[in-house]
Amino acid sequence: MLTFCGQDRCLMDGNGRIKLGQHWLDDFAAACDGEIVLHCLPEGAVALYPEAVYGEMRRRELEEVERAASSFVARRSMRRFGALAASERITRQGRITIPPAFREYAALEPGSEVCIIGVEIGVEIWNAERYRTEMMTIQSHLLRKGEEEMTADLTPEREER
Amino acid sequence: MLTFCGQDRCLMDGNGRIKLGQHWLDDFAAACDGEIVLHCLPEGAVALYPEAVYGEMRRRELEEVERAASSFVARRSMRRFGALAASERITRQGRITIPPAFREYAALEPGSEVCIIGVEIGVEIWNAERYRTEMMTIQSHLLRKGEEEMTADLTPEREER
DNA sequence: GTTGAAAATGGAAAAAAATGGATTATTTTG
DNA sequence: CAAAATAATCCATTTTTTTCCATTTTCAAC
Repeated sequence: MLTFCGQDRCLMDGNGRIKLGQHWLDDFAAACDGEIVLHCLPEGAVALYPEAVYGEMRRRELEEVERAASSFVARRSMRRFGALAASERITRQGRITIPPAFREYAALEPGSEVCIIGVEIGVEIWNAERYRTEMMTIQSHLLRKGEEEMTADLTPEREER
Repeated sequence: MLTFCGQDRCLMDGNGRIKLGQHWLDDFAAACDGEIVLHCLPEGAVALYPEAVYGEMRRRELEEVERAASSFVARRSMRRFGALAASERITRQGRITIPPAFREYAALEPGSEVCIIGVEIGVEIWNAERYRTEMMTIQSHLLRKGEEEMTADLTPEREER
């Protein structure tokens, strides 16, 4: 059985809360007992990861920063991850509250329709319009890649110099 | 559970005091029992670190300075950290007072709105407008990185030389 | 040293916001 | 078409935030 796959649409209520569908709840219950991390992605959406998943991501990132470390870079990395991540718990009735700053970041208006997108390791909450654009970006990128693949198949392989 | 993560907005009162939200208070209580160090960052904000965290940062910085030591560099490092750091204690009702000189440094007007930003090892107090600019800097840097990643994905892999 | 003014501090009350639950409406399924 | 399940709205309660006030402390002048 696939976990964290599929997509939903639902309304964010007047207080910035989202009710997750039953299958998401099951996935989160299995993965982390409801302890999740909200994280704002550069793409302009809010990701919901099981705590352990986020911890692993963050660990890798930290290694990278240390390699490149100057104090400005290090502070900015911590600032971004600190400011744009938060622990939360799914409530007994399957709701999570998106903090006001995160709502603003991801253009999630209370009362508006949002997309809940499974991303295999968690879910993402998208502004509906932004999500449409994102999917078009992915699609056209793939098509372009396909074209290049076909071209490469025509061109005989040779040593690069 | 993540510590020192998330962000808040609140008003600095007429006497230059800030009320920290409950989750920050819990984090500080766990880390240092309320004994904190205020420190002005080059970015133009005031950081609040648990005493031990600041001590460790300072120790590392000093080692670095000594390795490169000329007396000018060493004196200036000590001058900067001496002048721009101060011990304080969170009051029983969860408030801290920002000293006037630090307020001026970070453009924190009494009566104005400030941002409280989690940075994983402590929090930072920002002038709201400055924070917006800082986050835009970080965001556009990341977006540029993303674009380059996507371009690289299109270009067929080849040996680097 | 004493008195007065100003500022800082601590606390409490009022206002606002967030939370949890329950009811109502809608959709889905048999 | 009916029943069940799901989703959305509403409301009461609790918590948090903000404002205000009283007390203490500090500094300065007499």
